[in-house]
Amino acid sequence: MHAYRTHTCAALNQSDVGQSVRLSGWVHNKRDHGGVLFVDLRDHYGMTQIVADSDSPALPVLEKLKLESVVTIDGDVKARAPEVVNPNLPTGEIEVFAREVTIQSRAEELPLIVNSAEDYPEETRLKYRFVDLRRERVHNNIVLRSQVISSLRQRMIAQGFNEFQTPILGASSPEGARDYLVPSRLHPGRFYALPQAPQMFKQLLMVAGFDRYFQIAPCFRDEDLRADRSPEFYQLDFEMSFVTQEDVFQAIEPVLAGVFEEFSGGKTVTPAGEFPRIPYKEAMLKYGSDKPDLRNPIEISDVSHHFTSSGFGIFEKIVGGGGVVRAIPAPNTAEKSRKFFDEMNDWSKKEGFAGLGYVTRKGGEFGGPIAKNHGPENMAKLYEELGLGENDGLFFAAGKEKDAAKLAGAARTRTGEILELIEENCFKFCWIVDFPMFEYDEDLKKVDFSHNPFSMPQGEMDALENSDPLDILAWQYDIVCNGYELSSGAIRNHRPDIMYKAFEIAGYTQEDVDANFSGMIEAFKLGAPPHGGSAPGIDRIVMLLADEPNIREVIAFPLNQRAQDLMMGAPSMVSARQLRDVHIRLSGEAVEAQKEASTAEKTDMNSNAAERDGE
RNA sequence: GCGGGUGUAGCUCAGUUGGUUAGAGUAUCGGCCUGUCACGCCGAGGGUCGCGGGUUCGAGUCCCGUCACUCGCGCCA
Repeated sequence: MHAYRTHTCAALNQSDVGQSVRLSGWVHNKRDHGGVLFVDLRDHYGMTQIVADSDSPALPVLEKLKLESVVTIDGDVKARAPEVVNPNLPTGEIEVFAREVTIQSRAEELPLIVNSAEDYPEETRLKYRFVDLRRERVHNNIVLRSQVISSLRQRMIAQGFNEFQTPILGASSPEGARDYLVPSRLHPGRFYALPQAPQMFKQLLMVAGFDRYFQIAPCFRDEDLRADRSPEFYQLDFEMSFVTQEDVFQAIEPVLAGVFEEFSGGKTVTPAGEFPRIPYKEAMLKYGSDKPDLRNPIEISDVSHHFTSSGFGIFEKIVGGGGVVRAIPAPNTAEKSRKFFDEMNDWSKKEGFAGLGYVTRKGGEFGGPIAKNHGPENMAKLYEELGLGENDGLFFAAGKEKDAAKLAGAARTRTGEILELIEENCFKFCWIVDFPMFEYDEDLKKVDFSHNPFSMPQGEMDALENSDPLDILAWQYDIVCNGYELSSGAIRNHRPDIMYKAFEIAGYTQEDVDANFSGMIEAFKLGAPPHGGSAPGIDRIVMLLADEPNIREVIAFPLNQRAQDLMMGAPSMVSARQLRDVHIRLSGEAVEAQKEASTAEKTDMNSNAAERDGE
């Protein structure tokens, strides 16, 4: 007989009755009736009820054992009487009568309870993540993640993509996010940077002639966190040679749609080949965002032209000064109180916006200060143009175009949520395309790249030479699903002459480009195929499929919101010797911070030890 | 860096207008219990009310500061 088990805890059923078996697992729960004891024995696969009565030598042992201890049970499979069958358990028709028990590992008192759905503070969960990961929901999330990654791999390989690894210790490059740096021991004063993405390497793989590359690529960005943003994350990074934007779309849509259909649990998914393509400019107008949630039916309209002359002076002034007015419908809000509209305005101010105007409409009757000043006839005209009904309210976001669009977008989301208009049980994909190549940087008072400097401008050299830079679009595209940016990609600029020209427009000389991107420029001078790709974020994909609001719920060992590993204690202090090795001397400020942290930690550890010792 | 929320027993939470010894559930420990599956019943231990100031006869409660966690803004091509 195997040392630990003949079956897993999900394996036994009616057909095994009468067998002698050996099971191993965690003591998930106990129900002690004095003369008879029930133990739910749990492993990765499932749960089996163990029974011991006064005839069994296992009874006194199991009685004393704390939950989450690990045991091996020798026993006999018995059919449960019909009235005590548990229909909620796959093994619910049987139970194992324990003849013997071996304690493999004795658990002490637990910081969190595995057999409960109760929510624990994230701090506790992360500190004891190995316990937290035993809990059903997170355990399932991590398994789902594994399955999603496996499916993505298979789908990419089936399409002729080859998986390659790229370096983790790379060179820092000036643009983009803040790098995580690794000091070099062999080269005093020099640093490696962890990849923000294997961008350059995948392009170089195309130059090297590999044609179709992908990788489940770890990426690192030293920026502040969000619910959907971790400093280390994974992308399905891919790149293809001799392709147009259309080819990239056709390659990745079936992969994403396929994976979502496979794991969505019955939710509908935008079919491959039918992802809507929304130009950036249209997205900013209609949704006030470059990552619109298409489950929300509300669409924003520009109504500036209605207010060029209006009794409502504020809007007239804004439009006269080059600003815009955007309208966000609030359908069927005739029954909503004034409080609803006022609270939206309060909310917008709290969010740091200028404020949200509104018009109410009840049975065709307009209400609110804007309607009063603008006049009912003018309002009716506006409503007709927007196709709004007799009981639809309307919010207004006014100001500089960028600010108004952003406010309108936030208001659209909030209105959709409050009015419960967000369609459930679906994944709605879209492409955002035609991103502008350049934008005017108000702070630096100059034209700069608006996205990725290595994207090919639409119209290529001709556009760069003959168009207003701010009108030039890029072959740059995002995939968005339910309001989350899943992926960013581009057809790359593989032509050194066009590259130099693009950088020139953004105010960089040829020397600047050579100094910072020499590797890639050199490569492009030695025979480079046209190429492009993208990189869907795996954590976000799993987060959506697991229906979790937070990326940490689908990462086995996530960093917390301040980028710390509460379990292992990263980032940690290192010895003076280690610092010497890598030629690093700490600033006075850093030493001071260390001292403070050190004192705090010692106190903390002492108190923990005292608790354990029962003081 | 800025703003919001939270912080009371190991854990989840309650705690009235500022007023006696800060409560409940759960976990832990002890006792009882032969069909439970969130088993049940009886009992016990367990508190720096995040921390530091202040106001007050009196602060978990009010004020100021600070820390931690979290959500958002900035940031993230």
